[in-house]
Amino acid sequence: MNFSSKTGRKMTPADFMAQSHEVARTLIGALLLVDGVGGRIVETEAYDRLDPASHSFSGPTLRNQSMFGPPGRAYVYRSYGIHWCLNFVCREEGHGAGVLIRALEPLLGLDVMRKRRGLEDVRLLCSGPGRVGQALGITADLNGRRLDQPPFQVLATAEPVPVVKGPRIGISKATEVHWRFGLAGSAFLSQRFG
DNA sequence: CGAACGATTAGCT
DNA sequence: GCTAATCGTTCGA
Repeated sequence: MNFSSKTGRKMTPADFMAQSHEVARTLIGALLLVDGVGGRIVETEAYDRLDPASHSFSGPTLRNQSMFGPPGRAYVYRSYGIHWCLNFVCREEGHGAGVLIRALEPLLGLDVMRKRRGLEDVRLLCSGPGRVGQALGITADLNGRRLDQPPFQVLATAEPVPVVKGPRIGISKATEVHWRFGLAGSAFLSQRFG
């Protein structure tokens, strides 16, 4: 296998026991695979229990219950009735914090992702949270699943990478909170950073 | 029970 | 840049 970035050790639940914005920054450059398909994480956003823009802000509900479960697991939700979006649950159990995976640099399983997405352009395979969900085959049955067990693989970056940050995308509340993180200069971001 | 609203995307002007 | 698509969740009456 030819990774274009160096891959580090497997991430465990302990890696997710931290503030969501710290985890979101740490995840930039990590490798994310689902059944061997995926790539390097180049864009994330953090959401927190005390954050009006977060699904967890108003407390546990049927939809967000995995956000209040153990860290190091997936929180999957349906967006706009159309898209599946993937989050990594973090901080301590019961807190309701998570990190939205917004974009990947596609590295493995390109043909699978092209078929699922119905297009060729690598730049459009995983450049957006809904696109990531479609390309990786994310569905509700991955909700609450551990990130350190199949079908997930999450490997931390071996070396530090340059990270940029800015306001989160597509929200109407807490727009002043700069909890969107990206790999500096990446061609695979969903949008440019201001 | 009805209505409004999304942590979005694709397609068209 | 603008808007339709599409449906589960949330909130007010």
